[in-house]
Amino acid sequence: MPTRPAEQPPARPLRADARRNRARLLEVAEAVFTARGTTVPTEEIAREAGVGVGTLFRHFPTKEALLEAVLLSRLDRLAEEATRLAADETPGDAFFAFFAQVVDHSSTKNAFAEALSAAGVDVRQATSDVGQTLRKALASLLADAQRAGAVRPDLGVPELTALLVGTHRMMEHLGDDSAARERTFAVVFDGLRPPRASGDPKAW
Amino acid sequence: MPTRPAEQPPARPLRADARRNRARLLEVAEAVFTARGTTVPTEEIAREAGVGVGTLFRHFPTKEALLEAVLLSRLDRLAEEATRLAADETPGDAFFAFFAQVVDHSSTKNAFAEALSAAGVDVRQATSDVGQTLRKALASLLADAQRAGAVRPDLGVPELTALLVGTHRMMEHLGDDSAARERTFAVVFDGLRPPRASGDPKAW
DNA sequence: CTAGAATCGGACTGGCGACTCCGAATACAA
DNA sequence: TTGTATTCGGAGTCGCCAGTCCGATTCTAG
Repeated sequence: MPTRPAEQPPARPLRADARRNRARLLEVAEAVFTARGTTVPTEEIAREAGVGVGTLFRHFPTKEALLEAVLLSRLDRLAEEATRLAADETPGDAFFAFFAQVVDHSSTKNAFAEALSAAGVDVRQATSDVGQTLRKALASLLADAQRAGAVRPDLGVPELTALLVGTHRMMEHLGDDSAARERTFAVVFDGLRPPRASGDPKAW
Repeated sequence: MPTRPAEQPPARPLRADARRNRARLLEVAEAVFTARGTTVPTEEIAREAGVGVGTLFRHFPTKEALLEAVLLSRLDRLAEEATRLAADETPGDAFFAFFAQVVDHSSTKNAFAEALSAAGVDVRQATSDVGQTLRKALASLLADAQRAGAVRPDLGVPELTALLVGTHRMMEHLGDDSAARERTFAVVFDGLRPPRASGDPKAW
């Protein structure tokens, strides 16, 4: 029926100021949400970005949409990082470096996921594009590390994700006590290593 | 100046219906918050408890106060459980059983802590009475398990708390996939055991 | 430079939810 | 049973915040 399937971004290339504003909004939103939680009034973000609420809502028709956009951009960066590490490091090092980095990222990726799903968004769906990429990157990071004997072989991506999220939360909980953070980290890392049993006495 | 320090519960023993209502509210609140998150309108809880909002707000002058009360009652039960296990089981078993139980408790203790601190409550303060008790129970559970060689010796109560909270979140994240839950659990549990090094080949 | 399309800004609206208030209902002491 | 202190109930208030609307402003094609 419709001449156009009704979902095509008409390829109209967004005016210069608009593009700028959109970018700025995303940037500011991430900072503000991270620093003060996802409950900050939308208006705050607009103000902080030097923009009217109207503008914000034109770019992101819903607070939820904004949240989602921020989340996606983060996941995107994570996927990149995973890929980069996989290329530059030893499988084991890459894996643990990535793990440490994700978990340290001093903030609230969790709160985002929560806010989203609380708002009734199907995160798995929303995440699917970028999420797919991330999941692939994670899968290969994990598989390589397992093949190299650095990580116990019985784990899959779902477990890894859970471990990332949960460990992240542990760090949040511990705040600044870096000694405690390290000890807690050690628990998880040690648990991630393959159980000593079969003979394969690597560096790990 | 004041004849009475202004903070004494005047020991007036609360009318029977009032006591009943209060209890019912706490019970219902825990169930509802757990099932549907801490954002449910206060009125919902009143209705579910078969009570007017007015009543609810007399007993708990603030939504936050209600949340806090629920949280405290939970912590209280946890402390009891810890003590019970410590008495009935082997140090190692007690520790791991407690850990598993806290973490499994299919719900949202986290969300509570979050909601509270988001609301600007000093959780450590609010928690201090019951929290003190809990912390003591945890401390002895942990110390015993460590003394028995079941748990690595470099952990303290803060680390343990973080591990509990974080692992809890992992389970939340994994939902119903019990196989994945177990594998993830295994990571943490293995990490909690003392690193194989010095000779002390116990059952653990 | 100019027309006119695209974008901006922020006052305004609507709805929701925490909390109040007070007449009605209830418990309990005497 | 009755008087009264206590508690209940829920309609109503108030503030907050997501999202709308449209005149003013800015961009850009020609």
